[in-house]
Amino acid sequence: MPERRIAHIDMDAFYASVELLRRPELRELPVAIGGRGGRGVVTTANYVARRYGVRSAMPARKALELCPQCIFLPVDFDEYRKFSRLFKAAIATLAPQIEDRGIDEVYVDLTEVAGETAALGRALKQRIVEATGLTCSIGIAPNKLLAKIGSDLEKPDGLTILRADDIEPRIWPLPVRRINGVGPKASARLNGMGIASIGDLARHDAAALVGRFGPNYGRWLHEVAHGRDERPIVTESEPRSRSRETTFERDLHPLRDRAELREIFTRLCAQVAQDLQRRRYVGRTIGIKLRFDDFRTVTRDMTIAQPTADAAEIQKAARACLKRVPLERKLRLLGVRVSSLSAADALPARPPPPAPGESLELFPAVDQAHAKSEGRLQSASPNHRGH
DNA sequence: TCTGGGGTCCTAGGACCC
DNA sequence: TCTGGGGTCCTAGGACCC
Repeated sequence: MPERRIAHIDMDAFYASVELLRRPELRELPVAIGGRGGRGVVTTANYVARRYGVRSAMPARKALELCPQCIFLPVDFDEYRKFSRLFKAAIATLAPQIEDRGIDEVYVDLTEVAGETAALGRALKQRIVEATGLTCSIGIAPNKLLAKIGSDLEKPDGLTILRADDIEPRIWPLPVRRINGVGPKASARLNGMGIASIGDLARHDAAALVGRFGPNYGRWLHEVAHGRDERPIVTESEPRSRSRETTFERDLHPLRDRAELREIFTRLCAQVAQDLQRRRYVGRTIGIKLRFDDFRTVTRDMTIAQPTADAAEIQKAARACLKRVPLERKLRLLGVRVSSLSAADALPARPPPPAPGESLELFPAVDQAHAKSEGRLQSASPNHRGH
């Protein structure tokens, strides 16, 4: 099997860069995209703002402390989605095997694409800038793990090619946090064990990692530290859930602000329903999410007999979930989620009405001994839960 | 005056079944 | 009274990612 050639393409400061296309006069100024108000956070900052320490996910108020002259622009997802389609289409003109990783990044399999690697990387950047006016950073490597790390090494407008013998000199010195899948928690635990760099991780005993992090995560940590990753490019996937949630302008009291909460709740249910209908999905598991004023988050869900995309049915189930949560604090967030999705078209047809004389019993009485001996062989036994 | 919104995957316990 | 073993489904929470 030939060694693979995988690219990770990451658009530079995507939301901010799209905004600056229509506001070029702001190009040299610090710009942040996101809500400026009370509970707003920065979704993206341009590189000028980053020099002041402004970062994604930072509360807007903190960003303004660091950079009082920072210009805040509201998010415009429709516009970003438009440019997302454009840059992905530009990539598809060169390489058809594309894995979508969200609005601003993709993996691309270049293994079967003709051309020298660096030239291909430059061609991808060229097509993208022609189609959108935007720059990106690209990593090309034998697998997704290394391609992703690579795309981050020379931002913005970078092109980094990594081969197997680059792992020791270029990957091992990096902090473990740079591994996609090692977040703040795992990173802190590793640091506490004296493991700061990816090289430290690679030199650590694999069995000890399994002992600390469990068999799956422990083994995976050991593998990725050595640059090993066999995950394929996944070009098609089905959604698992759809949801809507909102953080209130101010914390709401479950009783005193009942009317307002009910209105928001109804709206969230309607929005999820509309979203499912537009995409032609139905779901069997309905859930809610609450966040209290102390930031504690709880979820409840329930599985219903028949999948649905109907706002009233979703709301009915969601209300039942809501009743299972003791509301003894103010709320800052409410969310509604539908999961266990299936295609609406694939809905099993309503069972036909019984022919005259046919039993109406769901499970007609049968000879007990017979039923028992048959039972083991039947793969589709009725599921009584969730009724 | 802290901390958005929309996702995925994993784990773990209990119910239930054979 | 001394209590297996394997499987699936459901539920809740958490880590992580963009």
